[in-house]
Amino acid sequence: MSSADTADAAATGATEPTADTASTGRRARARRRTWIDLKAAALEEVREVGPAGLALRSVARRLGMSPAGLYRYVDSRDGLLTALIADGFHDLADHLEFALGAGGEVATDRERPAPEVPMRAGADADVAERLRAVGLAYRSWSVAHPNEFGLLFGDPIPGYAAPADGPTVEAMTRMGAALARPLLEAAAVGRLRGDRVLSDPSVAGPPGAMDPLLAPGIDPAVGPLLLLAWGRLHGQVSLEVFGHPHWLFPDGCEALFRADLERTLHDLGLVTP
Amino acid sequence: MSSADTADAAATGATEPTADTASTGRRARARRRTWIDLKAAALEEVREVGPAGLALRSVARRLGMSPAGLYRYVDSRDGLLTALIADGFHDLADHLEFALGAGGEVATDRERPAPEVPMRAGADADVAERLRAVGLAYRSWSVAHPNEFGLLFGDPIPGYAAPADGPTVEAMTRMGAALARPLLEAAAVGRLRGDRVLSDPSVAGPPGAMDPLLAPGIDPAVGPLLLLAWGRLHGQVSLEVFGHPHWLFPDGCEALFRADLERTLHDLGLVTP
DNA sequence: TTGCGTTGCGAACAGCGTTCGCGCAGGGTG
DNA sequence: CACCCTGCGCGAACGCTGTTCGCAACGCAA
Repeated sequence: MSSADTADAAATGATEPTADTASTGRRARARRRTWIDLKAAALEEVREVGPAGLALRSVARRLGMSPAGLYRYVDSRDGLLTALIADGFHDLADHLEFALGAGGEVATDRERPAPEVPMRAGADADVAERLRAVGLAYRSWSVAHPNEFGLLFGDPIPGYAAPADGPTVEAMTRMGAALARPLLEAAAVGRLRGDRVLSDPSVAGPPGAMDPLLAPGIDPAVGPLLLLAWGRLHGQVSLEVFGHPHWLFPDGCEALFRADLERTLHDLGLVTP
Repeated sequence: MSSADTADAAATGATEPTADTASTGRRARARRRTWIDLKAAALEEVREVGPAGLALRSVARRLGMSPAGLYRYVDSRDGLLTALIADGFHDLADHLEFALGAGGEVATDRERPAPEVPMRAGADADVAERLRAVGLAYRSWSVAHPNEFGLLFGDPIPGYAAPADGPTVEAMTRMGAALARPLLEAAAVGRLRGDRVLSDPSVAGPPGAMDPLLAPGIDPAVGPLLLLAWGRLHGQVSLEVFGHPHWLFPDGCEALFRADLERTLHDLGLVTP
């Protein structure tokens, strides 16, 4: 069954323990433990040398294992990167949800049951503050983890396309949902206005295109607005993290980011003047 | 002198012909020719497999050369990538300057003397159209050359920092200048307003920080505005090129980009209402 | 205890970037 | 014309990488 297991996990990029194996045995616990250690070591490596520099043999040395031994847990280097990408999106999603006020501590191990941040319908003025908070969290996580940011948003792995139902896009969807929540809340109470920024209504995407990602039955006009806001945040952060304006505009990155975020709040009708 | 030549060129990453060598000999012409062919082959490789997948041996096979032979022209793989980055920025700058109305055809070989687009002071209403044009050119070049976009703006080469006076930042400066020109023109005629987007004037960077990049004596307030506008363009393009919203918002990318660009024109005071 | 499935390892293969030393051929100088 | 010298290209080699294969040892259930 080992080969079939590996073939199944090829889509996810990591060989998880099979379901029929008792997940409670001492064996299974040890396997989970080394799988977590493996990802931790690989993440440390990525933090030090970047995604392109990750070497399986180096990870194996860190763990005191043989290079071949890693292949009991990983089906290829790209598979390991894929697992790290999924974890990275989950980590970013954790920070965004924490900033949204989910309360509690951010889970430090990656065995997460998706805390399901509740939707806040009331408190109109609060929605701007929530979008501010999630935007600033997006930036702070990114500048604090530049190599992971590059892993998530930099050059995609050549020739690799994430399976639509894989853990990568599931984790990215969770992050996108956290990013979108303030906008969805604002739209729910009718405070989101798209006419300022989308004068041409033809920009609206196909209705229901984003449904599976966020919530069913959302206003199809909120999708473009979300993408627009995300693009604005992401542009500033991307330029900053990859160091392009750093040699050109040393210390004003955060202030500039705040200013653009504030203007975006205005453009979306979430602040009064 | 060959070793000294290589050591000198280590900063630039490519072994250009020395100046004392007669640049007119048949030898020198052959060398320039193979150097151009080498970069063309490497660029083709980058277009196919991405920056991370570029292999010197594969480039050598393309040229019918030995892998070791390449080292007469290149001092390392990262050096070749650096040369390609510089060329990429020049190519992007060409497209931006062409969109700015420099007229004429875009030079196809990389032996360029920086055509020096003239500054247009008059024609107030024209400045919005020029910023529109350069923004759309930024996007069209990027989506047409996704792997080169990743080369220029994706994960930086691990452990590599471009020398401040190297050809890389010179080429990037040229691109930045083209991107900035409409804003500088608008500022010159007093049509650029920063109060809408920068309510807090403390965002202004250190005066003169961007002087060497653009033109001496520019208004220090235009720097943050330029970076803000660039960030907005770049965010949309980066998300689109790296495929993040593609599976989520299939065909509206260009329309959304235009809408955000239009709103940016409004935020900068370049369109009337 | 017996047997099976899982786990790790050593060895090996192909491919990579990079270095070294050699031979050859072109070009400037007597 | 003959000379030497410089630059060019190559073959071989080293150490590194990802990946595969077969074998030995171990946990666990029957």
